[in-house]
Amino acid sequence: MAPRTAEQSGKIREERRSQILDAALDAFAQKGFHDTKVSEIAARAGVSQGTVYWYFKSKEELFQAVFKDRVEAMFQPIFATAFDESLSPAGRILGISRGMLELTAERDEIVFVFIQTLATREVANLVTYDLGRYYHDILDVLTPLFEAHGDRQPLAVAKLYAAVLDGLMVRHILDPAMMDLEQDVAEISALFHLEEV
Amino acid sequence: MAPRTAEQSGKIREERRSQILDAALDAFAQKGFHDTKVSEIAARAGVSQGTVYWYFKSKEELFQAVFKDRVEAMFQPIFATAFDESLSPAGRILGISRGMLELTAERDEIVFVFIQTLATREVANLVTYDLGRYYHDILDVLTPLFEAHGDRQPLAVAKLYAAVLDGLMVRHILDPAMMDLEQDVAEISALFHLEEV
Amino acid sequence: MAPRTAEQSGKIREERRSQILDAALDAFAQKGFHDTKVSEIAARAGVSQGTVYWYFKSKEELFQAVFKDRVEAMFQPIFATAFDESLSPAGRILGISRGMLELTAERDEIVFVFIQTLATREVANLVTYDLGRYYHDILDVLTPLFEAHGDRQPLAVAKLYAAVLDGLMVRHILDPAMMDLEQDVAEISALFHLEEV
Amino acid sequence: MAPRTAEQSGKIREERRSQILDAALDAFAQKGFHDTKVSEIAARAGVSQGTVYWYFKSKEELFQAVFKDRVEAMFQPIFATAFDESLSPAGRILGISRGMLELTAERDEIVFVFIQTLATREVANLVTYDLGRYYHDILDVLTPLFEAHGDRQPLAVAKLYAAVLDGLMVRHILDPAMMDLEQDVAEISALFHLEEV
DNA sequence: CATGAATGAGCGTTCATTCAT
DNA sequence: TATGAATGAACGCTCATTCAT
Repeated sequence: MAPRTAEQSGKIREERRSQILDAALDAFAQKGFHDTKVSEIAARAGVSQGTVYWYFKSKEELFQAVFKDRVEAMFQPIFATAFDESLSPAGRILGISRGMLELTAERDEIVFVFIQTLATREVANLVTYDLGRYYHDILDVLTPLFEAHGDRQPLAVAKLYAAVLDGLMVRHILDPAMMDLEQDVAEISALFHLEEV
Repeated sequence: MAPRTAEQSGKIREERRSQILDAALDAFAQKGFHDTKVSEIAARAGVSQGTVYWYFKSKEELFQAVFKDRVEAMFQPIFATAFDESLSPAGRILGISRGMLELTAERDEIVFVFIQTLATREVANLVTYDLGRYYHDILDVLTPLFEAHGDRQPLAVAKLYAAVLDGLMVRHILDPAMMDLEQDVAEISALFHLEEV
Repeated sequence: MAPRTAEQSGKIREERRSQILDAALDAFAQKGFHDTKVSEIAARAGVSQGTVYWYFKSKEELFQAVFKDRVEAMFQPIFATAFDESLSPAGRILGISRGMLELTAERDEIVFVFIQTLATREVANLVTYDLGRYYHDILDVLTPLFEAHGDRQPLAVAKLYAAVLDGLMVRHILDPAMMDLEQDVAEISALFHLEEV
Repeated sequence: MAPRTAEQSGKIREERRSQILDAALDAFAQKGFHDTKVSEIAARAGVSQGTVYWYFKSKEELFQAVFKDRVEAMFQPIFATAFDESLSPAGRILGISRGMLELTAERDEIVFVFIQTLATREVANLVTYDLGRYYHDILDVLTPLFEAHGDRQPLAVAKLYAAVLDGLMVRHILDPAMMDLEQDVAEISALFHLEEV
């Protein structure tokens, strides 16, 4: 057989990497960073331990990659809502809520990895940094929207709004039964005066 | 010489235990459960490793004890505010916010241990259970207060109110500079229509 | 009350010591030297750990004391049979068998401590020495008896005789059901031509 | 380079395993189960501690493997004598004695590991079970031979015969000088009337 | 590229022994 | 005498990481 072309091999590389990331996301979400063994991730991904290290320099780097390539990626489209010009400011703000809660309901691994990150202060400093950035980003996005929506203290309100979302996400980890997507969105809408007229 | 009396020995026991719990709370809060070595806790407490094990069966049990004896104890007085008859319902509700945010500002170890607990799903099941209970307790306390305060959907509002507090606490971990106690309380007051007339 | 007389206090001392030895014998026999904790022995004896060390310098010394004061004591009367002038040589030889097998059946702890001793080569050197002495003693006792009984090679026969007893004792540890005191004695009697005419 | 073939890797596995078992047999025989450190076994085998655990789940499992793969294997050929059709029943019976005593003389580690096993009642249950099985096996082998040889009570005689062997083996541990292979076999032969005509 | 055997630093835990009372 | 709290050396075991193939 002819040797693989660079393109093919790049593709395979990408697939392997992806397999490992998926396995890692699941594993980290289920048991947390420290209680997940690299060997477990390898087994889940159907590769050897050595292979994991071929694609990622260390367990920590793998965790960071999970955060960057999987967790952040899931938030992207939600943030995008904020710039959807077909919606009113209120619609955009609510869209973010809906997106976050949907994500939480459907892929609570993501939330759990989030918590993991909060919980590993020193180990995953880089990620923690990213996390901090996320918290500021969301405010940067929300504040102008609340301003456009007519709020007097847009930053302060944005802060509370973001806090509500975080709080609901955390709560869902502890008691998934507690979430009722539509009702929760409606309540948020009422609390922040976002009802469509 | 005669052996110590039961009373003396009970007192010493209590003191040692307390030393160790304090040391453990600090250590866990600073580095998280897994990155804290039992030997570190012992050193901080000024006792030998063996002594830690004389008072606690395992590192995990020690963690649980920290949660029960320290973390929960800090929340007690805050919850008590809810039953302070000298206050209006709104005053009681706001009292809880103020208490939570003060605690967060002054003793963020407590919050961090909270997060730790969330992050150790499988390992510390007992604590996770207690955590779930905490989340229900706070709703049980808030709901009647919002009802008395005149809210139509007291449970739903309580849920959001609790979420805001959790969200703010988590956020404080990531960026302590972001909290402004008085302003935050004022904003919460406004959002939930709790201003004193 | 008047202070204890020296005699009284000596008596108490002796009783405590005896309690501890009994507890130790049981414990060592049940779990072996290494798997028995000093704290367990203390608990069984109803005293504190410190007290065990008041009476015995170390765990090892305690084990040796068990051997000397309990195990050897049980063999004494059996050996005495060898000098019972009311019996024929054959009767004396058989008496030793009967004594050994009875002891094995009734107090297999003794045998087990024996085995323990064999198994702890380096730890309990002194005891091992005693054990070796026991093996020579029994030959010293048996050989003249077999000689008196008319055997040509009394030492060699004594060696096999002693081996049979040891073998049966060991076997009893593994399968107590296998021993049938009367039948076993009868068989030994036949094999070594010790039947009374 | 390509990874090792399954065959190569299987071979290496077998060799390493064997190295470790050999080292463990020596170590356990010299110092007993509890006084042997895993690190010692590793050092003797010329591998790291981790490697020991790559091949055996625990120290205890390693001990059991020593028993199964080394101790039992040494007894195999001795038992085989019992089925050597070129020999008379008496010859076969004596062959077992000779085999056992030779083994004892040449490889007293084996006997010592045996004793070790007897001494670890609760810890190594599986091995203890095997040991019990061994005791029954040897009777199953000996009884028909004594029957063929003309004994009236073949089971009872077999029991004593086995006991003699065990006793001599144990005795050898305590005083190796006491064994004289040829003479001992001759004495056994005489006692059990096994002399070749 | 990929494997999985090998490594060894590191940690939780135990327990004989000591010691203040 | 007796207690039981305190000690700390020691050990089994884990697991991230490396490396020969």
